Amino acid sequence: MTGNEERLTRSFYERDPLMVTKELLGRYIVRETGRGKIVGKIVETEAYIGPDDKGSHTFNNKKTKRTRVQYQERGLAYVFSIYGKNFCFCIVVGKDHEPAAALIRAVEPITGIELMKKNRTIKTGKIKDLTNGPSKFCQAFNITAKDYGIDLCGDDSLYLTKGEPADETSISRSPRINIDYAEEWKDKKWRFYITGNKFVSK
DNA sequence: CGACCGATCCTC
DNA sequence: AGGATCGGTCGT
Repeated sequence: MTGNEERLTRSFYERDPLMVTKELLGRYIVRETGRGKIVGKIVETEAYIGPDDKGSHTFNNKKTKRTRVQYQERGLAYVFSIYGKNFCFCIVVGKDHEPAAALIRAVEPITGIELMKKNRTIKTGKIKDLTNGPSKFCQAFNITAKDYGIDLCGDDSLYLTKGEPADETSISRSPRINIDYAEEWKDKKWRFYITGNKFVSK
């Protein structure tokens, strides 16, 4: 495996949410399984920043069973279900205990491609389709509700490493996807991706 | 307790 | 372009 294998520490996540979300690009996310290791390079992220952001689940400091982890320690996993069968994976980020999350929208498969194929329901031969969307990535890495709230700085089965941080010059940004309800907040360019990387979602 | 709906995926 | 699908959320 290429890339720096040191873990990202909690202090990495305890900073400005937009900065952290951008600097997640190029980092590696690792899932240890009984059958081996699954590794992906993060190539697309989005920032959701309560309490002002109408696109965020924590808009207006909304506290529910689902969002409670966003008010806890930085570096925890915020996993939620969407459209019945699908999950999305975020990392709790930001200063103090202000609610904010960085959504992982796509990764580039690095290690364990056969395991990813096995985990995905769709059996396409194309590597590109394994992880190029937030819920496709969760499927490939077997991330489900059971992973809600786990500490990515301390857990042995799911964590992030320093990897190959993306150059500032290779990063693009755009409005976030599928938040038409967010009114004036939907146009904020809080989606970050590695320019030209073919594993970015469509 | 019931109604609504989504940080999406997949097939048509 | 449209259907699937179900837990979280909220109003009653």
